[in-house]
Amino acid sequence: MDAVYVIISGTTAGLATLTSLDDSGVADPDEPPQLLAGGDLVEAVEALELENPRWVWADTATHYGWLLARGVRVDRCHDLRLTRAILRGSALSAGSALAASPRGEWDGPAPSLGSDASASASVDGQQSGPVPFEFDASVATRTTGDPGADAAAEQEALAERTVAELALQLDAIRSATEPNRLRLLVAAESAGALVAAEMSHAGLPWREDLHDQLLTELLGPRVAAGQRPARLDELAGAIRRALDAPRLNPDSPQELLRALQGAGLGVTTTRSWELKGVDHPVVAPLLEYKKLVRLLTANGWSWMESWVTDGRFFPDYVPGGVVSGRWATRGGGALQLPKQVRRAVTADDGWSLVVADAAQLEPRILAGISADTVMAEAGRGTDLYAGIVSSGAVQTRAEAKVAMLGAMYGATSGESGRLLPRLARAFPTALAYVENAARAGERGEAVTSRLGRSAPRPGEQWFELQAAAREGTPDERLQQQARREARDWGRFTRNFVVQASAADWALCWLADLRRRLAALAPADPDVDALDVAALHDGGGALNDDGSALDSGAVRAAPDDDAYAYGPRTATATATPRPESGDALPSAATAEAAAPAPTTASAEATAGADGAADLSPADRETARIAAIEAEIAERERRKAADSPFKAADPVAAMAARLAELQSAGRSVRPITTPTPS
DNA sequence: TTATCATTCAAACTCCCGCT
DNA sequence: AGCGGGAGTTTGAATGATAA
Repeated sequence: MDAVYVIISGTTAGLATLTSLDDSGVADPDEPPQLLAGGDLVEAVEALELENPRWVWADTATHYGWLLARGVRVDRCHDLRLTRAILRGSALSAGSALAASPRGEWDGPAPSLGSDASASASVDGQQSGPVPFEFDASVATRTTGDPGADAAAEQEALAERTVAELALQLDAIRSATEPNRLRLLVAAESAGALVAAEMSHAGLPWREDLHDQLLTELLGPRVAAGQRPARLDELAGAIRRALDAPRLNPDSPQELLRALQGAGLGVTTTRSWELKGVDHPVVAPLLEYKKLVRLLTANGWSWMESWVTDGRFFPDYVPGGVVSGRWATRGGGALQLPKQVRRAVTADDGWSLVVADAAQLEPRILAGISADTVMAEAGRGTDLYAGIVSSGAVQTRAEAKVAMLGAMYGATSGESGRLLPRLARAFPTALAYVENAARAGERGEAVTSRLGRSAPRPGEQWFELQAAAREGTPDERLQQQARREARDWGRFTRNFVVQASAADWALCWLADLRRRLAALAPADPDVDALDVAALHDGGGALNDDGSALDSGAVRAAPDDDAYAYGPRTATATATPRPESGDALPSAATAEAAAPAPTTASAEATAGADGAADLSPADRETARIAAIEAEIAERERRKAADSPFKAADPVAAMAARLAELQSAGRSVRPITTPTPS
């Protein structure tokens, strides 16, 4: 029985109505809704979860956050807000009643916990437990004006509205032109929301001591807020001397620009790239000053104080925060941790962080959605750009990359504009696809991702401007503006089809990874959590030493401290329930286990054993063979240590886990602070 | 191309006071 | 009461940096 349960938050923290529905969203008359609170609610959810229902709620972050804080994990959900946003915008469900309905309580982002409350909630709320069901409080006060009045009736009304909303959404999916695509997208989006909540809950391991050490090395010892650390003070002095401006405040762009011009430098901005082209003693200290100020203000001690608690960084992920379906973050800048400070991200003892870099995701997605088989063939190896070079379209890998990005971003000028025609000759199908998307955007039409997420349409003013231009307004300036805005929108839609489809893929990947990690639940009761950091696409993943991981479908750093890269998101934590799984899947373990010693090394050993019987020349040959074998063996080990290169992160993780356990290493669960 | 973030700086606004 | 400062606060744009 594929039951769908609706959980509706109540007017006070932890109060909810559970309504049982069938798979088409119809309430079961024999099972009346239950109003539950606190521990009863937790127990009921746990009991129902055994039937693997799909939980339906207004907002995953609040509802699931509350459950996670109480140690409850669920497998599936339907996030009403995220789903509504997709369905309202999608061209595939444009004819639905939902698309035509007025904006209401389910539209827009979840009412955040209030700007001040959300700030504190994301800092301490994450680990201090109760995340109140704020959403309902706001609904209650809005609808009755009196939160205390007749809470039960209020609950019931809310439950009915929620059931009605689900019905509206299911109908929009059923009646869509491509219901299966939308169904998958909606499920993936909701699964992504679960992942985000789990990641926000678990946090990313963060070594505060390493971070502090790094800051002290670069900036000098910590000083009070508002003070310049020693190193910055030195540099500021050097800048003032070089410009002969003793009272200059280098933090003020205006003052700085005046001082630079006063010293005879012909610069028009204080941007780094412009300064780099100038030969003057001030340039070196100024560039270093800017770099360090950036570090101090963006990821310095005050950042650490507000975002890192008890060795964990708790970013606030916002699924669906970007129109293309990518996630955003609220505060903490989790999407752009500078390479400098990444070494503070270090796995807890006994744990591994795994890097999975979906290299060159977007061009590969483009090959897929446009069904450009020639381009797909070029991407058959690990490096799509190298494949493009060998296809003969361009000379170097760098050119391939620039040209490819230009095709997806709509570049017309510069290097990539110059290379574009060659790319278009080599891969006409793919290029025509993005070109069509751009043309549609210029006409103000909707474009849609592979699974059905549509780009927003331009505003009314845009259409008015275009209409005016079409009717031949004599105003030349207006004509130009219309053309420019049309091109801008076309560039947006050109990029959207690729980026949003990549986000579709990433969500599906995340959902699959989450599920398979859950199925990995080890028999060892000490192990009930696996930590996976999953981040962005594209090159430049991070390595222990800060070096970028280059191409290669998926790979891992060779030691315990690796990181995982996936879609444009951040840290995923799957927390399988100990009782839900058996021992590690043996097939997966076998698949990822280190292969038997190579024949090369076996032969080398044999050769060394028999060396005494050989002539000096043969001995020399054997010695060289042995050295070669040793190199081969070393490389093989290296490859074996990067099991994810092999293709299956989950299997590799299972193997790694088994290895750690058999070696008697303590494999302890992630300690997420428990609610009081 | 998408995003985020901190900082500076000027404009806009609020509030109070003294003067007419 | 009404008006015009001036001080203080708020807001929003610009700037320049980061990530992919």
